Amino acid sequence: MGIQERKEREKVRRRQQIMIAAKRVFSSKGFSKATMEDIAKEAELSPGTIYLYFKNKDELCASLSLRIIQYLNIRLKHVSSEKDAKPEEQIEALKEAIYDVYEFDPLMLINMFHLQSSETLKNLSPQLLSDIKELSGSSLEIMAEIFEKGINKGVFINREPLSLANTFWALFSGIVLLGESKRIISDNNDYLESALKVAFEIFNQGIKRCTSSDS
Amino acid sequence: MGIQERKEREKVRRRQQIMIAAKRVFSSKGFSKATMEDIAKEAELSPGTIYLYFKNKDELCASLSLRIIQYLNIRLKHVSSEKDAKPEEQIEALKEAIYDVYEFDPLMLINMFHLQSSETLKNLSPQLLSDIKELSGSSLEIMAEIFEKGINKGVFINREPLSLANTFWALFSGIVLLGESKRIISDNNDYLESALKVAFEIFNQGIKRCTSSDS
Amino acid sequence: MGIQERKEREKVRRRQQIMIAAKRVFSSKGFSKATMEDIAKEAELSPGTIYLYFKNKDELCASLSLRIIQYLNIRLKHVSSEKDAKPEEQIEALKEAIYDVYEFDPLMLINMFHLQSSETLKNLSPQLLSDIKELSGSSLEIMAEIFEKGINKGVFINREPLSLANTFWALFSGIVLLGESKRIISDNNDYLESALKVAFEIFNQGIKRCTSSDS
Amino acid sequence: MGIQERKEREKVRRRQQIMIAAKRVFSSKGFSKATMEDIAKEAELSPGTIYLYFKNKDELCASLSLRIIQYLNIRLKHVSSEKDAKPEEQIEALKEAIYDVYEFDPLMLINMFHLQSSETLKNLSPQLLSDIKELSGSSLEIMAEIFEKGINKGVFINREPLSLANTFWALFSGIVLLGESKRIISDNNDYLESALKVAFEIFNQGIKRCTSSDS
DNA sequence: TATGAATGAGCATTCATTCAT
DNA sequence: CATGAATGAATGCTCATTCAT
Repeated sequence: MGIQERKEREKVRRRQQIMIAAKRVFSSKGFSKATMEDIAKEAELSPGTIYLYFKNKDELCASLSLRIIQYLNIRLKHVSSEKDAKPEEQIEALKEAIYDVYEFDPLMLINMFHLQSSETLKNLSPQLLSDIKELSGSSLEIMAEIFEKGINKGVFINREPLSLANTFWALFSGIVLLGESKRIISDNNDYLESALKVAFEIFNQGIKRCTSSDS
Repeated sequence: MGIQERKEREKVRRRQQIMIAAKRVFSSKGFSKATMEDIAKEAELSPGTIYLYFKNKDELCASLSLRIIQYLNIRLKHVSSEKDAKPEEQIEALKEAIYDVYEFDPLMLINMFHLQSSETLKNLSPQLLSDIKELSGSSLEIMAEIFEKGINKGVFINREPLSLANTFWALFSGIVLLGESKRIISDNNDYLESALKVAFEIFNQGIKRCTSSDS
Repeated sequence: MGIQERKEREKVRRRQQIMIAAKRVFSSKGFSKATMEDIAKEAELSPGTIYLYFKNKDELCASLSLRIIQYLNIRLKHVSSEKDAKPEEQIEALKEAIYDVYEFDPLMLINMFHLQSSETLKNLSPQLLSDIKELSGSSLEIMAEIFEKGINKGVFINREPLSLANTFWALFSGIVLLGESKRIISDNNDYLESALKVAFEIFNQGIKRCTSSDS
Repeated sequence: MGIQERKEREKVRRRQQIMIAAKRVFSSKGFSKATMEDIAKEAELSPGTIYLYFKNKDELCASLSLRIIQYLNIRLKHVSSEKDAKPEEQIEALKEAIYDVYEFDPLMLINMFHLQSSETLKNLSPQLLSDIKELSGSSLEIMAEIFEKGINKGVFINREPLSLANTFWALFSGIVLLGESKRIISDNNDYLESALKVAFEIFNQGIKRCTSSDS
């Protein structure tokens, strides 16, 4: 039993070792220019070994995405569980959580983007694919719950909570996306933080129930 | 001179013919799965001919991005030139313009994303690269001007106009990005339109100067 | 028209050039040890070029088989067309024809054997597969016709002609098969000719309608 | 000594266990598509263990061939030892013996065929190679003896006995070979039995000393 | 200019084999 | 003896790019 367990743990450690290496290589070379050999070298393993832990390159990439979404999900659940917090405070916590996720891996969105090609999706194991679907859905739902609370308390405008969650998430994604492109095209590295701040202020303002005179 | 000119025009026409074909192929297969032969066939040309008009595959892709930004720029300039319009009307026109751009090529953002890989950027000619930088900057500035007008007239909140423009653009990009992923992961095809509507409503609300009691 | 034709001819020539090279390489290394690069080198072409003319390695191999069967078919048709010949003479011609085929390519049977793996068959284009089926069937039928004539004239025993054809063909195949193995395992190189002679004598004797005692 | 012996016996058992598993896997997947891991799984062993009993994959395959030939040899010796039987009866017993061998493992000939590649042969241990040579030779000799008896008794035609044996064996091999290919190419599964029957009738007829007319 | 056949470097993936445990 | 994780060389195949015509 103890041996079984140790082996299982060792296996998980290896997967992580590979994923960390892959993250580094994808970050520096981009997904398509990164070769499995690059990743193997970075992980100080042989190419064959990677295939013991991941079905193929696409699945390795998707596993990275999944890991990010898992992390996001955990953070969101934590935010949602703080029942006593005021809606405004929860939104604030939400922002912080998402920002942490971004810092945990700025390539998150780029990786998630590689799921776009239906050819890529076909290569994924059904298990992995459904995990990704489920967790993505779950994350949005948790965000929606937070907004719902605010609506019920009369703090936020009366809108479909899921729509607010979508907008919130899209705004964040968009800022990060734009940040990436500014970083590369315009060599502008410190755009992100201030842009996020402004964006979220506008969002906050936009969902707040103005206590008088507004359409 | 006349001959020179005719030749030049012919050359431009060919470039467009190729770019249209490339757009179609990239749309249906994704950038990395699309081959130069696919594009050549779609353009009813031979692969070699494409290289007479584009240095390489990356440059062809970047040219597509450039084309989109050019189109966006033209539309934005047009909106900006309507000096008599009220700020709210101009924002509305802005939304329509951007939405048109999106409809002109939904893959725009995805294509622009392919500029992320620094390896890809190295392959671009300096000319093309600086064109892209300049036009992107110009587009944001035009949007900023529109917001500035609204601020000056006391209709919008008092914020750095470029920040508002960034947020506006990011929100739009994020919604489209999210839409792509929903379309693929969740088989949800009609998310986009309603999501955009809600998102822009929130944005509108967020930048509007509430006439009384709120921060 | 002339250009089209010349190109078509050039294409056929290339295919042959590759098939000849492949035959040589398969002969000396065996199918599975032979690499596409080996074949490319032998053909003085690059690996990529081979794939312009053959879908994959399996299809290249199968094309070799098809070529043999085509040659066999032509020879058999020729034998069958000699309407005036006596049955015994036709059998004799048959033997010669088959022997020529063998000399044309001793690996024939070995190649045909590679069609055994159903995985291999799945890789073949339907066209190629049906060609092989059809020609194989046709060859046996032609042989059957020849035997039928002999039966009708009362020279051969009264047996289902297709069975005689099968036996004739199997006997030949078996001898060649055995010859190959003797050549390799026993370093016995001159087995084949005499073995074929004896085998066919026995066959002849076996199908002849004995009218009286003979040695 | 007793322990030594037990160990030896255990070793032999293991070899057989592996060979049985290998036979199954080769049968269902073909030699080249079958992996050592497939075989290990089928044998409920680990890949490494197989290498304790067989030098490499080629040698494992060759051992299978050897095993078939051994089985054939035993059956042939048994037939040959029935000194009192008439030649015709012995031929009949011969046919049955060979047919049993075929049923014991239809892939026999296909396996034996894999010895064709000289590259494969180079990988075999000299011991194994000479075993195969010797047993093959011995089998043919035993068959030859049986035919010799028939010739001496004036029942069979006066021919080099080894040639008759070769022809007999080749006919059998050819029919099986043809059967395999029909099974695969033409989806014709019940060809074999009737084809063997006809073939052997013709052979019988062919080697019999005709004393007078018959059908 | 246009062609498209040819190229050949490049890569994902496999699998026989080894060896530390 | 047995294991099975790790290896890494080997290979089929792709496709951006070139160049003789």
